[in-house]
Amino acid sequence: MALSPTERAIGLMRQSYADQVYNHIKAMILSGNLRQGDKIVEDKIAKRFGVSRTPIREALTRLQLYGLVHLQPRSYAEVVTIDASQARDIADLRFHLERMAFGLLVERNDAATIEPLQRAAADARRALDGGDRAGYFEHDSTFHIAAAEGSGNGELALLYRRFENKVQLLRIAQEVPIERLEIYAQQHFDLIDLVAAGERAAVDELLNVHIIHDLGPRSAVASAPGGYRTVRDS
Amino acid sequence: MALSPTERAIGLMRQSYADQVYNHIKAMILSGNLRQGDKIVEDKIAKRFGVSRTPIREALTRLQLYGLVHLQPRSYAEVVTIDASQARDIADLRFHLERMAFGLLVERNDAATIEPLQRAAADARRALDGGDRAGYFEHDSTFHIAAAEGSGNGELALLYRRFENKVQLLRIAQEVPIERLEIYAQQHFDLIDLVAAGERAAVDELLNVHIIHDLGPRSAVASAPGGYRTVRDS
DNA sequence: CAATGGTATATCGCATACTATTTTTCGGGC
DNA sequence: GCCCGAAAAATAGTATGCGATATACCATTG
Repeated sequence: MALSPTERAIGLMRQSYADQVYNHIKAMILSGNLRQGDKIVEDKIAKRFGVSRTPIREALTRLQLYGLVHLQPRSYAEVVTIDASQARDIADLRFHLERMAFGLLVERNDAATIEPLQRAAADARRALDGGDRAGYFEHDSTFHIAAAEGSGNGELALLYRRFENKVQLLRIAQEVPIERLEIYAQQHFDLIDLVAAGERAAVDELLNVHIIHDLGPRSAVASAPGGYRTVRDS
Repeated sequence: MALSPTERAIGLMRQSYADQVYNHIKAMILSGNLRQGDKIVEDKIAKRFGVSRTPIREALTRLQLYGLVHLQPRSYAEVVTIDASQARDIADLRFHLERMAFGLLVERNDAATIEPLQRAAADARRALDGGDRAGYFEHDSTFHIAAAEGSGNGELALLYRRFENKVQLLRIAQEVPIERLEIYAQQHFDLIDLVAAGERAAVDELLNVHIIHDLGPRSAVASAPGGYRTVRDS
């Protein structure tokens, strides 16, 4: 964790300790290395990283505000636990945020904007083919964040990037079977096609399927029987 | 700021210093006491409140994550400044979040859930009649937060409560003329009526008018000429 | 054996002090 | 008068220590 003399000399300390610790703990949580409900003790982490508790506390504060850890006053912190009801709420909220993002993408109708989505979708597919589950989740996340960023609404992008942490935590915890991930990977490409084709209603419909899936839909859009429409169908 | 010996003895320290400082600075910003771009120096605030920098830093970290202050590494912090483009983005995002909230309210169709909105709308009208501009903004905020909370989606409520800080900052900064506030105050009641009547499309339309107003609409819903429909019209 | 209370331990909240970086100030050269 | 650089001041980042509180453990009692 500590910087080498060379790094110090050149001035490579871009990130504060607090930043580095934040990123590290977040990665531990989002990789499943730290599980829901796991105890987090400031002093232990401080010793592990070789820094004092001060930057640790700042990192934990941020993680709390991003909804990844629960800070109990005067007691220890825990990785948040998300129950089934919250999971539905998160999926529902996510659907509405993404519908906004993809709606703006359709309006923009700009190939360059969609390019990052293309790349993420391809990366996700590759990871899945290679049996790299964690890698798939990473690129899945990237895909949807790219949509929010491509929307052109900076506030939406900001909000979504934060919110997405919780989504990623859920992805890890839910242990979705690999066959379902295959479906999701394909849906990413279908989404891109529908956006490019300007099929706004179909995009909404597919997004709903993609996001709400089997959580017990609360906000299903009206959908035709027999699955969602793809560009090929139209 | 410091607790009295009695409070200490009885153990009444509910809020940490960081909490208290957070609330106080937030109130200063949202009341216009601290303006956009104003410099915030940890040491000055610490001395002003009679506490050390440690809880101040924690409060500022939270304010940053809520989008109210901008923390420049190794330099001082500032109250965020929101330009016209960001303002449009915020309004647009807000519209989509509120559309989700009000949509769920319509689905629930529960009088008890709407009651807090009634109260907030009435309070806002009263404040306006009394010439209490700040009070109006406060109740306006309460109205929309009540909608998010009444949606039944806890995650939406959480997200919206945080996001709303920025909205409130905008309300203060924009110096909307009083006649326009009169219109907004009335629209709150109209929204409630439309929700109670289950007029979902009309709710969307009015929400768009209410939120996007004259910022230059990016996400206008299709609307009939001659203003929005109210319950009375139908 | 369960419930209660008390003590010990774990852990956090905050204050203080020090260090590193950035910003400002100010004097000299052009 | 203006630009540049160096010294000075301002400011945030981090370490450490103490005190306060919550948690866990154990004994005592009904």
